[in-house]
Amino acid sequence: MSEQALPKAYDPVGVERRWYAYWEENGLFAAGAKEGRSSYCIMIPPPNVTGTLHMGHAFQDTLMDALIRQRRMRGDHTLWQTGTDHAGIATQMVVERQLAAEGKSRHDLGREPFLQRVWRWKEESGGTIVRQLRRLGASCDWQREAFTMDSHLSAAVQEVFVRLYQEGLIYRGSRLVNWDPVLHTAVSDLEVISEEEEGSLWHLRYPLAEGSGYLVVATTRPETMLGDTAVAVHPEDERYQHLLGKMVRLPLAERLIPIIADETVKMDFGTGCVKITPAHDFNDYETGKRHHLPQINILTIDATLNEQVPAAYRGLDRFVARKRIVQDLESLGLLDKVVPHRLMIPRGDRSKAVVEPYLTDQWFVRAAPLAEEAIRAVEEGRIRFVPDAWKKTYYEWMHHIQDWCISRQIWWGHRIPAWYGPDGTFFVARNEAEARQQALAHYGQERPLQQDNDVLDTWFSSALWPFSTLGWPEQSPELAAFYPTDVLVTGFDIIFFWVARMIMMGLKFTGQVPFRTVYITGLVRDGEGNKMSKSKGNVLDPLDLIDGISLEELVQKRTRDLMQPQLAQKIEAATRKEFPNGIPAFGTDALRFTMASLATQGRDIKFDLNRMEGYRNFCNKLWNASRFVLMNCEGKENGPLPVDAPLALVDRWILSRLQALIQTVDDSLSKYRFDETAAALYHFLWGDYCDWYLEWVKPRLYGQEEISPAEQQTTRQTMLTVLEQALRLLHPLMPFITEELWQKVAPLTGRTPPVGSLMLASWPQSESSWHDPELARHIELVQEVVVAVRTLRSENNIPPGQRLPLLVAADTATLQQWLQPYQHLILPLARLEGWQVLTGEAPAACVTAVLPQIKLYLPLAGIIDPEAEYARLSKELARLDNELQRVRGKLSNPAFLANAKAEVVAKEQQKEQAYQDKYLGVQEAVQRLDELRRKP
RNA sequence: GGGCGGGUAGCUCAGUCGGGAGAGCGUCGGCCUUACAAGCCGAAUGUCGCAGGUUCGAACCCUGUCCCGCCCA
Repeated sequence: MSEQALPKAYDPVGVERRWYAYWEENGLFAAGAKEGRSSYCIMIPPPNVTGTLHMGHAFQDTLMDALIRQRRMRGDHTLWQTGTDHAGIATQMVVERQLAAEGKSRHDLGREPFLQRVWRWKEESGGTIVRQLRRLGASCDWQREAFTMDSHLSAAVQEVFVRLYQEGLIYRGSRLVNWDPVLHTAVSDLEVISEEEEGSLWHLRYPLAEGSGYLVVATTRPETMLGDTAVAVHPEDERYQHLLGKMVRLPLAERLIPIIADETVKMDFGTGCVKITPAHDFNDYETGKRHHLPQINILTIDATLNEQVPAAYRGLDRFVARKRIVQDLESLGLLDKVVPHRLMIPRGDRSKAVVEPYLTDQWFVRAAPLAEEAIRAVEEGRIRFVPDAWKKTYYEWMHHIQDWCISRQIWWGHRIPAWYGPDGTFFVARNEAEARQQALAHYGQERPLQQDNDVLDTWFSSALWPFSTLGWPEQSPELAAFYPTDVLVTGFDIIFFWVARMIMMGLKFTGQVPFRTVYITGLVRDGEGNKMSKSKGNVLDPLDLIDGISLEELVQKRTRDLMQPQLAQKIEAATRKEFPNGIPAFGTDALRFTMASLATQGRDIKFDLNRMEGYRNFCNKLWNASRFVLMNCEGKENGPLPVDAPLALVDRWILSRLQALIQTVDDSLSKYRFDETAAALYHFLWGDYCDWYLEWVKPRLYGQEEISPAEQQTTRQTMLTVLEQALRLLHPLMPFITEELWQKVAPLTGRTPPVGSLMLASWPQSESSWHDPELARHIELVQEVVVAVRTLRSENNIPPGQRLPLLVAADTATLQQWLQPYQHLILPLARLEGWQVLTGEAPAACVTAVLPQIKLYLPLAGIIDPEAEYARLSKELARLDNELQRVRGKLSNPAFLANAKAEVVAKEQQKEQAYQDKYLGVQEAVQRLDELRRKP
């Protein structure tokens, strides 16, 4: 270690790289077994393997790391399980886009070559996000890094699939699903985003089969009329009673379809008469089943019209067909009217294409039976949501859970472990050999088998993450040690996608909950409260906040590869306005501390760069405070603080404050109140330690106070001890700067750390013998006196260098108790040359501050402006009068005295006394000034 | 339509058990005081969305209402 003084400002770059490498190389993140220790485990929500780190990750990973680091220091056997997700659709889309740029499709390559290409892309870009995670200081166990398509995780997927199938909880069936016509795959209802868009409501006339007249049906998707198999009205609708059971002639298709009655029809919507298209609408599908209506699928996988429709419309895209059909109906006189209508349009969350309800064969998980136990686990408190309110969201979804469509018609993912015989019989098995055995038993002879072409929804494998990463289905030691895990930290947006499914699968396959607590974070938004998105151009990259970025680079980054290039100009302008100088490098610790500070419960966070700057400054403050301590201690006798050390008042005080800090940090972290943790550390270090304590010890260190060398040493020991412990407490939030400083500070406290890192130093424990609440109250008063004098100086423009005498009026007891013992703390900080007890009248030309039981006077003949001082004190007097009246109002109210708790009444009485003291003191000063200003 | 969350200083947000409205940033004034100008010292700033109710007492509990956001249908 170099003996050179620290540089004047904290420079995070080198420190971060050096320490992270050191930690990782020395295996400090590893979850090595420790006998007799309780274990603590967090599963990282696995990010998309080919993705990049965004603010949401930075936020959540900071909190996870803080929890893990604290528990590690407490001596727990900790595992932060890390890894990535194969992100089926998203990753496949990226590679298909690359292929498209070469003018090829995945079908041109074929399945195996295509998959090889995806694996190659995964190898190439898969390192990005885990490298970025390291830059955040994440102390996850990299040796255990998992990927959802690793062989042992894939084995777990197969095992789960087979067992669920065998229990009848997975089935294959032809059902209406959400079909993405661009990606050519089914997606689950969660992957469909419905938003309100402008549309129309077309009123169509369907002629009655017998006689004349027609029924008018209203629809938002007229092209689906070609698949209609009925028209429905409400059974009690008077208007249509006579038509029930009759037929209408479906225009264009020229089919006869029945008029049926169904309770679900809303009489007051449109004409009260609706078309029923069982193969292309979820409600109609149910209606169709109730009435045994045929299902006519009129679409291809591209959402063009198929051979089920009249020749004129075949091969047309659905929206082209819509126009054509409306035109044709109009020319037949069958278009009643068109009214503008806002409606919910469902779009695929990846492709953004309008999703169609589409009849296909898919695999489903029967979710309701799994949900029952999962609901109970939360009801019984085996799993706790923080904030608690989120459990309502969870229940709401779980109680209305739908079967989960788990098959996807893509290639990148876990291929469904089902093999088909020539006649379509399928065999679900752990591998092909097992399937062959089943087939042999079934057919009585060898038959060729073909594996299902589809893969599983990515969330299927993610649902197993908490136990598959620990080695399940093997009963591994890791599973025994770390499962159930402790806390899951994630966003509310994936409660359904992931949290609920992990709970269901965890309970089903391990019989235990996957985690005891779910801590739900808010969403990180931009400064204006908008969601960060590439298309809005308001994305901040956590790495750019750490390393800084020039304006030009930032503009480039935000406008590159836009889906809608026409937005580039707007984005550029907004970016130039918001960051005229780019973004300075703040360092990882500042980012992490900002994230923690903003982590208030149950709220989205607007990311505030100014706040981050403030915490960068906090890093620097801490750096310089440590620099000061080191400068004053290095090369001197220091060592540990002995139990019987001759502690000075300020030493006892700061030690007492430290105990309160330890309790607050422990308490707030256990409640996941990271904002409180951050605030407590900030105020302790910047306020108590720097602003007061270090200022108070200066005269002692500089020999300006008459103290022995032993007493000086005690002060150095205290100064070091408090800083050393504060660094430990701060380490979970700011790992880098604390490690760098601790390495220099800790040795001076006489500690020879058992390991060369703060990461494994013990977590501070509150020491009851150092608690001293009474002293804390005394020092508070001392601080009040100092601030009062400083205010007087400031208000009267007295130069800081000018030392003044102070006159004090107070009773003897107060003087002896409060002022005498503490004068050495007051005089230097208030920049006073000394103080005298005032007996008799105060001098005419002086300024006054009044505290309860103490009056302070600064004689300032020739300096003060009597008018200004008179105005200031008059205002103060009015304020006190106001307070006094309020308190007296309360105390003269018999109802208050009768009902309020005794301590509340006592408190009010003390207040009255204090206000009155001050009032009288200020009144006296006002009168004196009034006389003074009247004199010429 | 159903449900949830929010509305507190110019901005971003805390506010525990109902009992003196807080922090950071910003603003204003004064300071290069030998750790730190990324700093130090001081100051100003509130219709706690609105209206009722409960209570001796309401930012906090209850009812209604307005606005904003989200989720579900």
